[in-house]
Amino acid sequence: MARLKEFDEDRALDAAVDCFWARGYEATSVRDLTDAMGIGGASLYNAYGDKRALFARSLERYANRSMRERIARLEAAHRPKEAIAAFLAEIIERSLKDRDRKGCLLVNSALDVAPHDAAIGKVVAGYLDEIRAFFRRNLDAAHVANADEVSAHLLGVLLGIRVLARTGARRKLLEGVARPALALLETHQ
Amino acid sequence: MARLKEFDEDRALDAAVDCFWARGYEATSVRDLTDAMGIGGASLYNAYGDKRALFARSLERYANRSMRERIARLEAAHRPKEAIAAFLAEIIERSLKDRDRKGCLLVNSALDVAPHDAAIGKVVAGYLDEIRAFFRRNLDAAHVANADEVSAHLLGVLLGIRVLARTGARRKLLEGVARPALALLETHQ
DNA sequence: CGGATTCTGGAACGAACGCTACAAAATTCG
DNA sequence: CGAATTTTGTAGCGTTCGTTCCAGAATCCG
Repeated sequence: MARLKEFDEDRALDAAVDCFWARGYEATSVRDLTDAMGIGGASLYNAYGDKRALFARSLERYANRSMRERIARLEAAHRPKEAIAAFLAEIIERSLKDRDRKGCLLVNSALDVAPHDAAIGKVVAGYLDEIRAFFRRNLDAAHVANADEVSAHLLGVLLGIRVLARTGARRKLLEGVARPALALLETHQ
Repeated sequence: MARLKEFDEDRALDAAVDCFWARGYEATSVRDLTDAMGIGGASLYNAYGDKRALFARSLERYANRSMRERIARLEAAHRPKEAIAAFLAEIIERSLKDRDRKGCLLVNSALDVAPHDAAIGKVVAGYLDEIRAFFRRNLDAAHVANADEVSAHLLGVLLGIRVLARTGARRKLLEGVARPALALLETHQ
């Protein structure tokens, strides 16, 4: 063996997530990252490869800690229809509380880097499809009609809320976006 | 008077729009712009100010030529409900034909630059609200119930479609997002 | 302890960034 | 034709970019 790392890789990765989340991929410099992560440039390249690889790791960590955690938590605590409603409500609350309008790293990446990087684009599309699958699963369980289309619709509504939130939309607008979608949950087979 | 410009300002502006549209604000360099516009750097700074001012002009031109043109054209050619349906259908068709996934400059800017630039953020929010007003106007004319919320909902759905299109979504998904929203047009007062 | 291996800070790389300075070229007016 | 004014190409400004190199520090195995 040899010398041990002096920093916690996961903790540093969390700092990298915050950087990419707040500023986007292009606008985040390697120096921004090393400063926030509290490590030197050599350590960053030694531990993660390069900026792009670090971004891919950050994306994965964000998906695990934000999206998948939320899905698991809501699905465990609520019945199907309530889980969907709670998901949208939680996103709206977080968006309104989000003073610096970071939005969602997945959505930001979908517009920022996905179109210019096929590999990362596929990863992002896969994460978004996990959200759609969550909707689909719970729509089926609640015997909602047209679950296939409605799950796509709910994903679209979610993404729309995220975009509007980044332009500083108010609560009334965001809830207006969501409410007609929630009404669909009452259309049973 | 003095020496005349050797280039067409509007034509050059169209080239700038294409650059920002395809690559985003940060990822577009001044050299990318001068190359695409066919002018030297001095001419660019002389005619438009700086990169940010050129972006603001590009945004305005895009809004006039893409969004407002579409709204005026569809509103002139269709009855209210058909105008809304045609708007969504046209966005889906364009998104599917858009091989390099440029999406919509307004939506891209809403995530890319709006959160980091308050002035441009307000401009983008204003353009998005013009789209919502188009929905609202036509919902009212068609006596659709809950026009206020439904107009917000349609805007959200539109933005969601734009985001999904940038990750390479297929026709079935995009139409699935739109269809439940279109069904709302049949809920009369 | 000594050799092997890995991690770290600091300096520096070439390239690209947004932008400006400057002088030559082009135009209008007297 | 000049004087005045604006546009143009070129060159270069200082800064920052992502990345690499390297010597030294730290750790494990024998």
